[in-house]
Amino acid sequence: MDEVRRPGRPRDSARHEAILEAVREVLLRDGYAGLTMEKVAAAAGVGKPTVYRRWSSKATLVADAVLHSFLAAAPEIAPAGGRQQHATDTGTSTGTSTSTSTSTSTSTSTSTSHQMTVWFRAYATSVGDPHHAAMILALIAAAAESPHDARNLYEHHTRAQYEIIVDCLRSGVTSGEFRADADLEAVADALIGSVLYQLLTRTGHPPPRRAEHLLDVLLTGLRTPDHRP
Amino acid sequence: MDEVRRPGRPRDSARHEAILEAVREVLLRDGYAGLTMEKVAAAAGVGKPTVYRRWSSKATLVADAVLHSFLAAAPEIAPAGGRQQHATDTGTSTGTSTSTSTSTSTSTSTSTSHQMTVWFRAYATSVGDPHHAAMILALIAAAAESPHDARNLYEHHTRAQYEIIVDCLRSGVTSGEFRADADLEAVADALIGSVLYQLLTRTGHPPPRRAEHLLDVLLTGLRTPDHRP
Amino acid sequence: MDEVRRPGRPRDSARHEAILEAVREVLLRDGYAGLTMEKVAAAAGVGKPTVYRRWSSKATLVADAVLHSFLAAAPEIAPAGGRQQHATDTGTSTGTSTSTSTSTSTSTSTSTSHQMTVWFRAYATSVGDPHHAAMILALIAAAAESPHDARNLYEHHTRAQYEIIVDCLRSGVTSGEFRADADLEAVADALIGSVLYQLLTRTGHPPPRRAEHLLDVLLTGLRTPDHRP
Amino acid sequence: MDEVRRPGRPRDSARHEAILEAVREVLLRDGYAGLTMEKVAAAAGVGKPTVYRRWSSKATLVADAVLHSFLAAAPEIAPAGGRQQHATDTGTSTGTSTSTSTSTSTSTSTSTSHQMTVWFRAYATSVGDPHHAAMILALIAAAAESPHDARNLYEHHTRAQYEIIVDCLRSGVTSGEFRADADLEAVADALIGSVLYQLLTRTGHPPPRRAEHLLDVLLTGLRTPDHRP
DNA sequence: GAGTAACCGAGACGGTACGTCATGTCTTTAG
DNA sequence: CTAAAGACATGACGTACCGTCTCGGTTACTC
Repeated sequence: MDEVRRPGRPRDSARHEAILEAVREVLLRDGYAGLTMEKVAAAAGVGKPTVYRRWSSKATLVADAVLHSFLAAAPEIAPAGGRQQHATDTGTSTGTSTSTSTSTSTSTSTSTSHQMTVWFRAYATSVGDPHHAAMILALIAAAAESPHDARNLYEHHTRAQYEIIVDCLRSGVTSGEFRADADLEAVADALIGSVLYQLLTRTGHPPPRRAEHLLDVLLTGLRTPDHRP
Repeated sequence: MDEVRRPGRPRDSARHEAILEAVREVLLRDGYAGLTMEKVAAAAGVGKPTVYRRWSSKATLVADAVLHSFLAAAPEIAPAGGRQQHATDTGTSTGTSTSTSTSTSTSTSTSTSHQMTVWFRAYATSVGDPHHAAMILALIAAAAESPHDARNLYEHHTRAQYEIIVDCLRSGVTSGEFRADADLEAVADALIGSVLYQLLTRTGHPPPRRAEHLLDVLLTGLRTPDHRP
Repeated sequence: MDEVRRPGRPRDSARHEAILEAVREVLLRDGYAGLTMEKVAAAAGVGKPTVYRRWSSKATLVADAVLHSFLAAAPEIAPAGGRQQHATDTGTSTGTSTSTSTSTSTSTSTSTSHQMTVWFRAYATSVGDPHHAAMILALIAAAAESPHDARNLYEHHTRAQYEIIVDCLRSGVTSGEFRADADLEAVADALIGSVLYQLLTRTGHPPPRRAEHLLDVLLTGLRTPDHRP
Repeated sequence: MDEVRRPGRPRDSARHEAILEAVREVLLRDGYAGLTMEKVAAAAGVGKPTVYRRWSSKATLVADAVLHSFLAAAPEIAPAGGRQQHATDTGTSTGTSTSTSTSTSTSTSTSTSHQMTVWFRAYATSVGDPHHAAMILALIAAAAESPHDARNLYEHHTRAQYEIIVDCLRSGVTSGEFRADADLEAVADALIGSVLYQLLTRTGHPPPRRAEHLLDVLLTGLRTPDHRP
């Protein structure tokens, strides 16, 4: 907020984006192992110190590049609604959620499952895209290679999205659609982890409709008895 | 099958194990990123060519080392029974499996859920061990870094264990405990993926009892209506 | 001529001399065969790339090191006079150069022979010194090992000295002391070649006074009849 | 002479020549620096230990290979006559060597210079041949690289030829053609050294007729006054 | 508008590790 | 005991990157 004005020539923000773009370019071509700071600098038309001045390690650089592009585009495929709506939804969804639902309540009674389905399908599809797959694999590699560096970044950058998912699930609980005692974060971990695991072990050959099938089991397990089919 | 005797001095199998042991030693000390072929060779008391003669890349070497130690020890924590029993179980589990399933009942009606619970708790605990965590992170790093190399190894080496889990689940279907239409592999992916995702993002600070909570939801989602509590 | 300033950090000229000095040090200790780029880099307190950045091969490096030290010091033992004087000598030496050449005479009649004698004795003595012998053997090894590399360097660096010798002989021709039809370069080759051949085949055990004896025959063969004793 | 019959399988003498031939083949293709024991063994269709069993170092192996081929063929270009004749010549050549020469004496009075000329021209020509040049360069490289190894070999293998030349010159002294006080070995060194020096510095571009020109000066310098033109 | 301070590109620097090759020894099977 | 084959420990090869530094030069704030 205070943003101290330091003396001297300010950093050129155009370089910033050029470097991140170069990272994504190299990542697609050579993968995480094949990415070097020198290649990135060269591809960005920038000197090495300019890169190091802004990112102290390959892991943080890659994390930034991936999260600012892929995940910055990903919110669009976050569960419809998310945080903001959840507040308003709270009041409307009564415990019973039977037939006496208003025009909006009918939608909410099923909408959480539906929202999750829509979101997860989009998420899984997105991860299936080779470009995105390369980005996520890079992120995984960065995290796995240097757990210390990556812990911060991972949590720091992905927390927002993660919480959107959990909030979405929570709105299902509030509406009575889901069991109140369910561990929603466990479900979120399973959803994301499942996709990442498939990415690691079956890149390029994802089993069809696996995402829907998993959701089917999970949502059934989450639902309160009177919401089950 | 008859193992043709090739000319020349045969490879010293003692080196093989020495190298794999050295990999695990270095992995624990320095992590995947800090592991170099030179360190491994030195730690194993072996020349670099002896390493390269057997493993062409860091990824395959690490994968072998991890899978031959951790996962060779892991089968002990596979779901009790597994393949063999699944055949015998088939006959015993009648569709009825009435309501009289007490806590001590050895009946099949709860055994699959129970087996899964026992296994998954052991699995999650095992992954929580720092030694094992380091090994698995290395495996993930290897797979993420060079998808091509790792795909073969991953699938090749982990398929057996993976199928044991799926078989266990399938015996639950056969016994009528689980829904026949469930995608068991999706469930297996979610279980394993969930643990790996937590390992990546929360190493050292695993949320307590998350594993049980996930299983709770999944098993509930899997059960046939008359098996639900 | 104006030395274009190239971009980037300029090369540190101190490293240059440090490396050449290291080469000479290693050469004395281990000989040409025992000299490795790694030893040189280590002895110079320098990274290997810094060596390779300046010299692409062991042969060129050794040639530079030897020629910039030994031969840079050697001009002092070039035939007294050399190029510059040769022009002035021309006028002084009259064709007659009568019989009155005593031992102390500064006359031109004996000066060329004398100059050659003084130079060649010094040259042979210099080559007899173990330090110099090691340097020259290294130069020979470099030249013999990679004829292509060495041709350039050899010709490039030794041409100056070689021509001083030939010029000295030529002044003897001009003064009438030597036959006009003699192949002076053949004589220079024989003088140098003779010493090198002895170095190769009798290192450490040079036959005494061989240099004088050779010169005796060669100068006699060069002299015009009325200059012969 | 005694040739103790040792137990076990005797060495296959065919390998010996195969290895030497392989050395020459590799030497022509890759030069001395590019010759390795492994290449030689492979080219000879032989195991490395078989090579090491017979030659303990690259230098000795190369020396043997070169001297047993090139120099074994070279004696044919030794000065006609050589040792044997020198004994018979002794008696015939009287000190005066004036006009009172017999039918054979006229021939001997000039034949030494002639013999030397014929030999040296052949020698220089032979060294000009690329195959021979490569061999001799290899020999020089071996000698320069490891003076210790090479001293023995050089002296050991080339002494015979060297003495033939000196003997030839000595017969010129005996016949009165050459000065009695000349250092014949100095002359031999100059002849051989001159050729080697040119080989080192001007491979492929030998100055024409340099050999004759050198001999001209040397023989003139060697001749007794009444033999001079 | 002159300082000044941080930026920029380029690239040299001391290092570390790479993956390959050659060394000379040793071990195996075969003759 | 020799032979071919080839594994072995060792160590140098020449290259690629690392992360830091030093250049000449630029750009923007501050006096």
